Amino acid sequence: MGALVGDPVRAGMLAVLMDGSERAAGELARQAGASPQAASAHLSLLLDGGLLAVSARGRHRYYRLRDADVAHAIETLSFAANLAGRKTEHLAPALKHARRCYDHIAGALGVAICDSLILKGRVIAGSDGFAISAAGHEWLAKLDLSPPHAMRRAAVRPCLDWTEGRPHIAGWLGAALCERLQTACGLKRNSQNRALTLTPKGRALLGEYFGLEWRWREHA
Amino acid sequence: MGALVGDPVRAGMLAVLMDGSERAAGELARQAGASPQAASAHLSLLLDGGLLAVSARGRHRYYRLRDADVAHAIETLSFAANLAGRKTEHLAPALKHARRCYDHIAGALGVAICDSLILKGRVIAGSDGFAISAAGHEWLAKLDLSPPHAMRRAAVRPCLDWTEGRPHIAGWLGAALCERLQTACGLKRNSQNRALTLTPKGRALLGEYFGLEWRWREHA
DNA sequence: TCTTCGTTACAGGACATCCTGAAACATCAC
DNA sequence: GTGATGTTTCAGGATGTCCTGTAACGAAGA
Repeated sequence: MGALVGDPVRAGMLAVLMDGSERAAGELARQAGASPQAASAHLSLLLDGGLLAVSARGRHRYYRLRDADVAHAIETLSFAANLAGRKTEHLAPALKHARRCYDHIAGALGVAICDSLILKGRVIAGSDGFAISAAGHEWLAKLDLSPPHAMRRAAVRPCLDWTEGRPHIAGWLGAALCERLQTACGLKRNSQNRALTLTPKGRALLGEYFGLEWRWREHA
Repeated sequence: MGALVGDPVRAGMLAVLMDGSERAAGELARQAGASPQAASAHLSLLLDGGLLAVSARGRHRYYRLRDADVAHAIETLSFAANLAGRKTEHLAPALKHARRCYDHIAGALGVAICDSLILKGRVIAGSDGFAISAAGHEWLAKLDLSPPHAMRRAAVRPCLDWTEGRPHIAGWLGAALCERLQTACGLKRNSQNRALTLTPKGRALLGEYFGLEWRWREHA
């Protein structure tokens, strides 16, 4: 298993897919800098390893992370590798600022949102994970974001942010917030990498939703 | 880096050293099931990789994890691999019950102690980690366990338990509690693996210190 | 239908990894 | 000093991984 993610080509593919998108085999090959044949072999390994899922449409085969659990595992793994290994200095600042982690927001922005939700008592941080408080449910209802009654995944879950070293919001809530900010044109996805760009409108929404005065600068 | 821990022999060595002990090269070779020459090569790699430290005494060379940070990274890594990979069914129940994680207590017991400390307000669980509360410092003083004034490592830190999937207590406090329970003969170390055995006296101390009625059974 | 494109499958060779055997070095016991 | 033990180093060979051809398969487009 460690060997699966240890290969640089496969690691690159997984990094690209960590935004929750699905990509064709050829595109993954280009992004990871490998030939189509080599990429196909790597993708087969990842598929057998249970990390990816695939769906064929037309003459393309689109690969994606199998589910949110796999994404969570990879994010945690990155954090652990980060602890023992190198620094994140070389990383694009945009990625450290805000990025997609499967289907929710990660990076400094994701952690800030998480902090706000806990500070305002909308999410309770227990030792066994997170939970949505009564006040939180009220707040969600006002935003027309009440969780569905039957839900397979956890309503809210902490996900260890590997650039910040602190949790951000995952689970249903994380996905819902991320989707809301995107449909409201507050966040724009970068099609090349996992980065998310905050629009002026998004800045206003952060204040409205979370009471955040968002000013980000990279601390050296 | 992923390749370092991916090799089964090296993984075995690291697993043995995760109890914070230091072991001679030959002993590690036996435990990992490798020849002395092969083991020496693996240990060199781990040393170069910054995961191990070594100290020569006599004709032995004793290897140990470099520091608590490395141990923390490996514990988190195990958790991540666990998330994506196989189950822990095959594990010795004693290890799931209580074990050393570098210098503090992990496993079901470690998580239970962590829960108790938070429930009683002695440790505050924030989104940015743990902290010792005023009440906690009072409680520690009564136990004659006040933290030293100048301390390099964090006073208390959550460490993701890879068998329980929830945090246990690490940092200075984790080490102090673990040492206290051992010197009071409440916990006995197994010299073969990382397991910790709870003595009757230890059971009493759990009640005295943490208000825990400790009865453990493996839940299938 | 025929061609083109995306993808996969199967050979081959290059390369790295891992182990074993022999040997050197250091320390301890006698 | 001599021998035994623990550890490392070096050379060799086996094994496995990874990549590049070449070729096959399927779907889309002319």
